[in-house]
Amino acid sequence: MNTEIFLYNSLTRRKEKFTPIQPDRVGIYVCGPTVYNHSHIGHGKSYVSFDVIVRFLRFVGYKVLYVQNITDVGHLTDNADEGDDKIENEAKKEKINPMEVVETFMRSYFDDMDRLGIRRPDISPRATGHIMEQIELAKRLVEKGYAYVADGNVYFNIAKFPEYGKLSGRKPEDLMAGARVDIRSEKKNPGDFAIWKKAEAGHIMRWPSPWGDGFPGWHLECSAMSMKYLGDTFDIHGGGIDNQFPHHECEIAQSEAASGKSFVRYWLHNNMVTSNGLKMSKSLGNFVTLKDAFKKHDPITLRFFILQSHYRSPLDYSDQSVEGAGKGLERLKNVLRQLRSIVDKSGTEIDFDNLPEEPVNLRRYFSEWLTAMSDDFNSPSAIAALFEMLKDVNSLLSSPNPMSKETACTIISFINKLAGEVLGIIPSEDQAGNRESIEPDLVNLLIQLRADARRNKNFKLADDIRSELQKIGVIIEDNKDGTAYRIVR
RNA sequence: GGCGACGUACCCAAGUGGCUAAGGGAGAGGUCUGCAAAACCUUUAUGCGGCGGUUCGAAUCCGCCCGUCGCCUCCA
Repeated sequence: MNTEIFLYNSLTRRKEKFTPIQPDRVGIYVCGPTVYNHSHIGHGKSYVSFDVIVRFLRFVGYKVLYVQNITDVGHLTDNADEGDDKIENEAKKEKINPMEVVETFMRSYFDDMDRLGIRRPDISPRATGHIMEQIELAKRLVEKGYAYVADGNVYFNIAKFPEYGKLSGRKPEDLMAGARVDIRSEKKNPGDFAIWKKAEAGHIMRWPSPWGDGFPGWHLECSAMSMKYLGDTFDIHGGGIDNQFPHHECEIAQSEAASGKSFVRYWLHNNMVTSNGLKMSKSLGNFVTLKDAFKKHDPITLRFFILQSHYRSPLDYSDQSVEGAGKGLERLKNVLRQLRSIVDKSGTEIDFDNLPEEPVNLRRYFSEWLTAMSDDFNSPSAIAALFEMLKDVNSLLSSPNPMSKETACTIISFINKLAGEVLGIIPSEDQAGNRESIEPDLVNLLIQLRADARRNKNFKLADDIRSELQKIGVIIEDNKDGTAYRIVR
């Protein structure tokens, strides 16, 4: 597909035309979770956003390699390279091995992401699986004079890297002027950050290194693993805006100092999920886990809710807002269901370069959708284009002229592709049907009985059947072609 | 204190110089219906936090003010 994509690059603070290093390939790295706890809605927003970005890049024809790490060591509880390792901390609390903590919450993470309809990254490298690469990187930085050893710790010397601060727009002097108090006197500059940490006695997660037993600093893994799988310079690096500083700034410093090359061409940062206007975060304790949210809301509805705002805008989470989104999404599902009742087969190929303008102007709506998505992945605007199309389709469906099977089929494919395959906001075909179940037959039997009752003007019985079915989540609707049902829950 | 972002209808939310300010939810009226539901039609911001300025023209650019948030310390 011939389309130009523009994206907002945090590094230049402007929208830029996207030009990958290789014409048809895109390498993208997104900072993954630290797996010491269940994921919350903020994680959901971040990974849904990047999932859609990757899906869209693939849709327009790029071969994408998507790498997203799992942090399972080195992430400390406190500021300025102090405090305990978060994983180890949790392990001690539960009296289990740190790797059990990792395994538990990594599975939990993938399970939540699967439910949100997020396609798994192509590579999910773990920090503990790349200790060698991290030590090699640290060694190179020491050899080149960018890092120094102090009491078994290795620190990056930010004074040796004049570009430190270029991503976040900060100067080391400003940082020092802040309230931050540095207690590590062994650092040459207060802003120096740990690449490798010495393991004190009693520290469980430890690996031998040229500087003694220790473990990698948090920032190091992303540099080591992204460059290993995507090369010294790659196209896109994504993550939460809260990681822009210091995490991503440190990644740039380490990577560029080591390789002597430019690290990342486009930096993408998603904004935060707030709750009552305040950032949802583990440390504030005001977060809603995805597992809890799923008890109230359908995961795909949550995904739709997330995509109804732009990835760079903050999103305030409330049950009321998600429910509103859910009703909107129902409209999309209703249309699909009606179309499917016209034809039972679907999934025909559709030529996006040659779309019909009649009876529904798919050419125009696709153009609007594509323009929105190409403009810094503007999913809310793209969704608006789809809803405008729905209005036309519904108009046609409620008009006396029936829609041809061919038209219905084309529209189904259109929706499946744009709303399903790219945005991921409608359940896939196999989830929607093909279920080995007697449930449809049973419901249809009840609908038949109710039809008989209605014919005999026994509306009491007919209404009872309808309301009892509703109680167990089956909604009955009488249309002019008969009675349809849908399942809500 | 430093850096950055945002403030659009009852709610959510696009739009960043120029036709009538997208879309969703909610509300109101109507059509259809045994009644519902769904759907359709009509409708709800001479207005985009406030005040100035630039311009033929601004929600959109500039300045000031008010308010909210993020980062500067772990967080997607």
